[in-house]
Amino acid sequence: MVKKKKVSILDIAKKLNISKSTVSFIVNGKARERRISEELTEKVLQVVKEMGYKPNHLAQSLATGKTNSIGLIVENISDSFFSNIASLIEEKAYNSGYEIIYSSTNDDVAKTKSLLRMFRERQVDGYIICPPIGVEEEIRALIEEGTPVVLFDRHLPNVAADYVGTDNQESTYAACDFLYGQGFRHIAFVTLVSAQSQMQERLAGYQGLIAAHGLESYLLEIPYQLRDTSAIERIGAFLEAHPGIDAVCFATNYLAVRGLQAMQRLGLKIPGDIAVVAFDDIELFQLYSPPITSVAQPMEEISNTLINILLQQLQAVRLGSKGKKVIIPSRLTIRESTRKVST
Amino acid sequence: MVKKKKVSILDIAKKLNISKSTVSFIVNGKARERRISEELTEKVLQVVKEMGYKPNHLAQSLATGKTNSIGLIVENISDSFFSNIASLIEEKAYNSGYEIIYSSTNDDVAKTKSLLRMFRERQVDGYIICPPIGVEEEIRALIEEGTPVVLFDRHLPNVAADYVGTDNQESTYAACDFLYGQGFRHIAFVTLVSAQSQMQERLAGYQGLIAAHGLESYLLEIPYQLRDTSAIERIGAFLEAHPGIDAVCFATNYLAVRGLQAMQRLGLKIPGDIAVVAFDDIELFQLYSPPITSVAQPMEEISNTLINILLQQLQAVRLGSKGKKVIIPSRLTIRESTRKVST
DNA sequence: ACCTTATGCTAAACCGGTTTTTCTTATGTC
DNA sequence: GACATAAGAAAAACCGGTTTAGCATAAGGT
Repeated sequence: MVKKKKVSILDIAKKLNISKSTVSFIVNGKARERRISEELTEKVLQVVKEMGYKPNHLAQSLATGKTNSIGLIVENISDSFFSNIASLIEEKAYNSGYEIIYSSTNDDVAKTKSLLRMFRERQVDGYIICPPIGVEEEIRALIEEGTPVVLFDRHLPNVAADYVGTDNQESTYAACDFLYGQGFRHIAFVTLVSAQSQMQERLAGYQGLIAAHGLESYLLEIPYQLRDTSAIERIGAFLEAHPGIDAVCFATNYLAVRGLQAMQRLGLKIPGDIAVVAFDDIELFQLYSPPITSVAQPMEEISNTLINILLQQLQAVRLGSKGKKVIIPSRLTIRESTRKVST
Repeated sequence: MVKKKKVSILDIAKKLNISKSTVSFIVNGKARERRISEELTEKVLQVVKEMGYKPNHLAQSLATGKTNSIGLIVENISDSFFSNIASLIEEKAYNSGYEIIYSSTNDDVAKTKSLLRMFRERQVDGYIICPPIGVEEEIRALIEEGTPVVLFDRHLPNVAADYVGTDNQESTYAACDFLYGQGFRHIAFVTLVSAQSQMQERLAGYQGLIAAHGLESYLLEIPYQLRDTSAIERIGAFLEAHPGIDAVCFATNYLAVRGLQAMQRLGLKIPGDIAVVAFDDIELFQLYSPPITSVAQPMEEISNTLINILLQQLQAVRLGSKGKKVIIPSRLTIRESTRKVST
């Protein structure tokens, strides 16, 4: 139970009566480059192995200024979309020698600021951020410092950061247009009260379709705080208040889940009484009865793009990010919930 | 775009023509204790604020040996169970000033060892680990070093680590017993080929019930590698091969999902043709049609217990963990899928 | 024989803090 | 007036590495 003292580079040096710089060079594979003899190199590596020397990462980071860690800031790690992204990013990062430090914002500005501060103090090498509105200053500051940053899911106006996201507006339009094509004419849109870019884009997609065909708009906006608790009642009340609605497009996966529960409670049959489309394809939608048509974001591609852009920035000779926006189109996965039932 | 130089403690000291130790004491609130004059204290804090000085966390960690970070090693962060635990733990940790570095093992021993090595080099202060079999040595080594460690979900034989888990055997027995009580007599158990403690315990729970009532055993064990890909076919074939089965207990949430898909394909009605119980309560089970009875692990309690035990170890004066096992009982959530249908 | 260059390694500064030790000066006590 | 003590702050060692500059010695060129 006694805390064994870890072997340091100095211990190795002393053991062989050489200087620690020599050990450092050898351990870092710079023996040849520094013209250190084969013989000594061998000996040092031998002792390193014997004594089980592992470099102290903190000391290394302090000296080099690189921590080999990436800060991943998501809205909520327990959300299927984010946990999948996290899983994919982690694997990629790990393969490139980076570790992930993650945290959930819950779209809380104060918490996010505090997280950014913590990450900054920890000197993470780069950031992958799903930003709430209100942290523009902080992110701009990071970028100006030359720190690699990529935003995803939503971007921030007036922040020239690299960004990876999906074609929210187009794919929402397409989803609603598909409903239209199936013959539905009273299409509702259930979304969050949110100024976030991705939500605004999705809303614009819906409104675009409404305008294009001169349909009546049925819009329900739910406050973020109520997305779990009372969303079911809200949606239920909304559907009861507008019995004419024959199809609903949900702007997020969790809203769709609440919506399905509301429909169950009201005894509405899908798609007979009402058709359903959801944004984000979660496992539930495939298994639900009936299976739910949804807009599937290509998570693997998004994750790959994110990590690639970040790694590129990390390697780059500080050119500063140019605010490159990469849009990865979503795919509409058509299932039973949008089948037109002959009346 | 020019990398602004961060202000260091030395910058502050120089500015005021004092020593950096004085600054350090003041910044760390030890001014009084170190008998530093009110006057100087004020001045220093003023300059600290003006220059926007933030201590370098790496340097602090190097000097103190504390990194204020916790390594969280789960099987797969994209699994709902683990991502929920992660989310809850992160929040708690954050409130105690700790950050989480996480990683998924995918039950790969080599990867886990490499992760443990990385975390160790990074000097994380403590570990929360869902361990695959095969890392006993490494974990024992951590504990012997005096590093705080808590295992969860499954424990390792011969590793005297603190552990938090659920009553796998009892709750599986209870789930199957509930099926028995509903009148089902041909109860199958679908599990993984796995020597992990939690899987063995669940299996034992099933076998206990079978033995208690002298029932016929229907056991299907699926290799971990096939849990996604071909599990549907496997389960389907199994059910077809044993048409007498009137109820199935699934040992994990994802096996249950595959099982439900298999049943869909075979056109089996739940619970009319076959009853279903699953381990772990995921959102899908509540919304599935019919809703699926499941064994719900109390995630919040598990997370709280985990972080509390770890924080306790972190504060403790190195007594070494005593291999305390905390078992938190699961709750059977009864839903439609296990209703006895009169024949 | 002398200068140059290559070889092989060491010394020392540095990264940015924490913490123990030491020093100076003022004050109080007998 | 001598001496102990306290106040206030500086100095220095340390954490464990990286990296630049430098110093011997040997080999090669003329």
